[in-house]
Amino acid sequence: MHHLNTLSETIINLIAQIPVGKVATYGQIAVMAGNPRAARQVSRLLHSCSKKYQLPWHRIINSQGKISIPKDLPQYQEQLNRLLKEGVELGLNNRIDLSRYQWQGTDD
DNA sequence: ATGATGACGTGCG
DNA sequence: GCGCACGCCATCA
Repeated sequence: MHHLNTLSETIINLIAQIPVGKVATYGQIAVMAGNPRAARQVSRLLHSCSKKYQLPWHRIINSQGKISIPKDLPQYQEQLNRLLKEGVELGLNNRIDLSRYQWQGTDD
């Protein structure tokens, strides 16, 4: 841990709160953290802090409802498998139905 | 200091 | 619906 600014801490805390079987988008977390322009920081934090804080990184997808990792990378399958195991399914075009699976934040 | 990079987002054609 | 340009910004070379 060491010196995480409040934005990073907030982002990490939010990600950690996403319930099993729900997903959130990068931009959504950024907005909830109070900085709509921090979507890329959410991505960076997933890279750098997922292991350390045991974050449910697989529950973060892009605003299109898709897994952001290129399909030809093994990590794509890993994220997909983790989501499937939680009951999150892909619809047409490998898209996740946000109206059904998106974390609303009010309950957790 | 400068330029490139990226598990992003939005707008437009 | 898809691709592309552009905006954004911490991190890196």
